[in-house]
Parts: sequence; structure tokens; C-alpha cells
Amino acid sequence: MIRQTSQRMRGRPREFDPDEAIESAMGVFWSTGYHATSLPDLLAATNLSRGSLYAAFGDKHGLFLRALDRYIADSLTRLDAELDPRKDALEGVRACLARYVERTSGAGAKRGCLVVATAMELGSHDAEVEQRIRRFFRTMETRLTAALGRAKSEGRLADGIEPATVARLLMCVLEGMRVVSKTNSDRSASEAAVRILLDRFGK
Amino acid sequence: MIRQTSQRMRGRPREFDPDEAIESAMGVFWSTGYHATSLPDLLAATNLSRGSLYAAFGDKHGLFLRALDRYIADSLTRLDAELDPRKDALEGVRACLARYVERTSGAGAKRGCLVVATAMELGSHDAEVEQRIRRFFRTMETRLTAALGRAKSEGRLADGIEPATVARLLMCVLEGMRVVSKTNSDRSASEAAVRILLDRFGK
DNA sequence: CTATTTTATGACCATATGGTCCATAAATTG
DNA sequence: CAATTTATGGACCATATGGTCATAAAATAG
Repeated sequence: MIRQTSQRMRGRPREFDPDEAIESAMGVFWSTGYHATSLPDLLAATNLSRGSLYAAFGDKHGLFLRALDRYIADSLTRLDAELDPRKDALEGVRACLARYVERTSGAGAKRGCLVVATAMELGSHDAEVEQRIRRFFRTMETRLTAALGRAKSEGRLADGIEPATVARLLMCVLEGMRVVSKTNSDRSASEAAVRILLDRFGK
Repeated sequence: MIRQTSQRMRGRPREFDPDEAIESAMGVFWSTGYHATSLPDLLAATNLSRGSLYAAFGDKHGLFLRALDRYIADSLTRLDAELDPRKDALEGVRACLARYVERTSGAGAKRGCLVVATAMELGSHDAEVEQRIRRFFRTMETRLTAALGRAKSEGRLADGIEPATVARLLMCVLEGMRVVSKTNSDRSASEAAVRILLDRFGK
């Protein structure tokens, strides 16, 4: 079933790129949600026939998991770039907040976030999904805590501010922005809300 | 179709209480989501036959709207009680935050929030739903702004803190808690996050 | 070349879906 | 009582659903 694309294999070669298919499927699930996405939707987006899709990914759920994994990996890659230990820690956190403001403003805002949508739609009904979401949130919170810990050791955090506590607060703020922006993508309000946080917790 | 239960009507009287049916339907939509809830699910929860349900509520979507309206009304009732102008404003905000911490902790946390789930699942695909969610968020933010405005005029807010900005921040924090708590209902983390906010913005 | 292995295609399937309809029951009115 | 109005339950319907399978096509091995 799984094969190395780099090496010459026996049978008829695959005519599509599985990564591209996952990327396309991710887009549909992202804008439409899991249950509201039908097989025909996925076939149209990926340009696959039913048989090919099932042979490659097992079923709709399997494909969804792959798409979710890709979305999460992309998110963490961006987060890692921003919170790179070689860069200024507080500046990294600031960049991260700025990105969320950016993503939840204007036209693209209404698309929301695949992780948040999935957490709400399947969170407590699908163990495989739940585990992935939990792990993602935990990882993100851990990275934020680490960055804030560095900021603190550099004396850049206001007195009495605990990195872990602020990290949890930021998690709520960031994921909350994705919810609120579904019906209100006013950029300046988000910017002000984020600025007030940095003003009060940094120094 | 719509009739006054208080007044005597001509034909056979209804054998069920529509409000109870809406309440039951709300429960199912709340734990299961819109698309994942089937007609049989709703019939079982409400103890109605198909005919009765369709006669009373039009269709699944109509019933959902009624359930959503009820959920929103309940939420705003609680919010109003907490932010009652006759009570201490900052204390009211504190109570509101405490209630969200409560709701997102322990066993019941994983049920999430019907508004947040709906915003993510149907937000940008269903105009009637979107309007309701937008209005709810707008109302909630307005009430928080008003309460914070009162707190400020009583000198209970830290210097340079804008009520509208904090209200938006609180919106994100509160709705974000509902997302994060789907996979992590650790109470103490939420408590600490909320406390840090009150410590820094109140006085 | 033939045999083998793998993929692609789309017809096909069983079932679940939301929604409609109607015969019957039950209550009210005159 | 008869007539009227409404509610009920469930049979029924068209369609959409996720999923399977037989066959054809393309590549390699010998």
C-alpha cells in the first residue's frame, strides 16, 4: 500500500502526488468541516477517482487524519520559526501574536482554523482526533512557556509574571481570536487587545 | 402552524411542550453538532414522531435555529445577572470569568459550547446562523464594555486601560477557554490565567 | 513475449439521510 | 349528535452517503 516514490516499483506508477492530494483535501475540510464534506467534494478537489482515493488513504477518516496532521505540522513549523531560541524571545512572542491578528483579519479570517473547528466538531467523539488536538495544544503551550521563560530570564517580563500562566492565557486569547473572528474580522480591535497584553506583561 | 398555548383552540391539542422539545433538541445539537445529529437522534431525544416535529418546527434547520436561540437567550440571561448595574461592576466581571472557568473545568468541560461549535461549523455557510452568532458576540462584548466602563468610572481599573479593548480581550479569552478546554479541562491553569488578568487590569 | 504487480476508473451496492403524506385519533364547536 | 380542526405515527420517497469491486492499463521481472 505504502510505497517509496523515489524508488522504482513493480506495478503501474501512481499518477498523482499524495502530498498534493492531502493538501487539497485539507483545503476542503478546512473550509467545510468534516461532516459537511462529502466524498464527491473530496474527489473533485483532489481530482482522484473513488478507487484511487480509497486505495491510497483507506477512507474519508483516514484522509482527514492525514490532512489534520499536515495542518498541525505546518502550524508548528511557523511557530518554531517565530519562537526560535536564537532570536529575541519576547519579539518572537510578539510576532506570533501579530500573525494570529493577521490571520484573523480581513477576508481570509472567516475561514477560521482547522484545528479549532475540528476540536469543536469531533473533539470528544473521535479518539484519534482528540489525541492529535490535545497534543498540538500541549506542544504549542509548551513552546510559548519556553519562550516566555527565556524572556523572563532576560528580565523582559513584568514582575511576578509566571511564564506558564501567561502561556495558558495566550493559548486562550489566540484560539479565541479564531472563534470571534468568524463573525467579526475587525483588525484594529484585535490589535488593540494584543497590544494591551504585551504592554502589561512585558517590560 | 403557530398557536397560543394559553388560549383554547379548535382542534386536537398538542400533546407535547414545544419548549421542552427545543430544550431536548438543544442538548443533542450541543453534544453532537449540527451535521452529525440525525433526524432519528432528534426524534429519540424529543420523543416526537416525524410528523409532529415537522409540523411544529418546519425542518431540522428550523429546529436548530430555535435551539440556538434558546441557548443564546440563556447565556445572555446569566450574563445580565452577573453584570447587573446595581451590583459592583468589577465583581460582576470577576463572576463572569469565574463562571467560564467553572464551565470549562472538570467533567462537563468537554461538552464545549453550542455557540462556539456552531460558529466554527456553520459560521460562514449559513446566513441565519451567522447573524445570530455575530449578534450574540456583539451583545456580549457590549455588555462587558459597559461593565468595565462602570468599573473605570469608579476608579477600579488600572491606569490607561480602555474598557472596549479589555472587553474584546475578554471575549477572546472566554471563547478561547471553551476551545482549549475541549482537550484540557485543568481548572487551576484557567484559574491562574484569569487571575493574572484581573490582577493586572483591575485595582 | 508472458507473468506479475500495482494503479486507475467508474459502475455498483447497501444503507442512511432529510423530508412528505395520509389514514387515524382526539379534542372543540355548533 | 355531526362537523371541524389539529395532532400523531409511521409508511413511504427520492436521493445522497460512504464504501466495494471487477476490469483495464501501465510498469517491471524473467
